Amino acid sequence: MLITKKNQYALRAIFELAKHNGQGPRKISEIAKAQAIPEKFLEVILNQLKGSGLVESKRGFYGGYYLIRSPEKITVGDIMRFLERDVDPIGCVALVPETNCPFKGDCAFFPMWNRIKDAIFKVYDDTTIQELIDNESASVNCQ
Amino acid sequence: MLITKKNQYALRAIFELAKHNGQGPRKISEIAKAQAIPEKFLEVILNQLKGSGLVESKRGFYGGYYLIRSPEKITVGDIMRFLERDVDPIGCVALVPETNCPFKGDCAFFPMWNRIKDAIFKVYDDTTIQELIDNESASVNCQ
DNA sequence: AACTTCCCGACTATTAAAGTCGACAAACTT
DNA sequence: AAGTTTGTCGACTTTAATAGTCGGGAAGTT
Repeated sequence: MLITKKNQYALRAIFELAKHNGQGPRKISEIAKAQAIPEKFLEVILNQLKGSGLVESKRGFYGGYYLIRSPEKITVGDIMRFLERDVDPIGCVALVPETNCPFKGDCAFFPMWNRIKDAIFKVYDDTTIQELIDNESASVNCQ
Repeated sequence: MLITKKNQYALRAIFELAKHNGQGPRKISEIAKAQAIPEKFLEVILNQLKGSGLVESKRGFYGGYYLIRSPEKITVGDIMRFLERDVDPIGCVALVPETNCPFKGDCAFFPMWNRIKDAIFKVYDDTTIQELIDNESASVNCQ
């Protein structure tokens, strides 16, 4: 029961871009350092995120990644929904990875998994990247 | 982003016991067959569940497992919380498995993960095993 | 005593996630 | 134009957790 590191990294990467929004492209290496993400892995992730319509990139000396939508208009839900494409198509609800469920059409748990999914996405959809920035060090925290 | 099979099996096992509550012990092999769970694996799971105070077992010919709390008083939350002991102690919120998080005390995402966790457990705690039984074939379902 | 069922520790298998490598392509600098 | 910087891309390796198995033993039942 978890959020994958990849998804966490993706969120953090966009968060980092948002913090420096409007200051021109930000290099993978900078993002990686700032957000404690393995650089080569981040490369893969950011590249994938280009498909989401949230970020764009530029090569060369002054190259890097930048947002193409403003942080107030990007929700965590936008990002998670995009990433889930990898995981989703299979399971009942995308939360429960059941390839060929033996209970098709008569699963007592299905409605609950759906409610869980909805509850999660309600939070995701209600959280913008800008909010995360605004509340950053106003938070009580990990351990 | 998922619910482990083990947890799903645990839920189904208790669900199955609940369906036959009051009819004496139910054998591992019966539960396994009814709920499409690998028998040997189920052995491990049920044995572990004895620690939860929800089930008890009996050996010998008329042996098997049975509930020691009535299905209306068992919530999905009770079960999930118990199982999570394996996973939890480490991560920030038990949802996010971060052993030694580089953002301790200053994690912009922490409050959101907490809200997610709360949202999930609100559903879990609000769902009793008896309800699952009652709504069983009243449900629209998987694929 | 014979049989059935749970018990339990150790073991193996499988899979997804996590992370890496190296050659290449675009953009800028001088 | 040459050289440097940075993103691109596909294939690959590693890791760790989950999933599942085995076989002998212990407790009941008849």
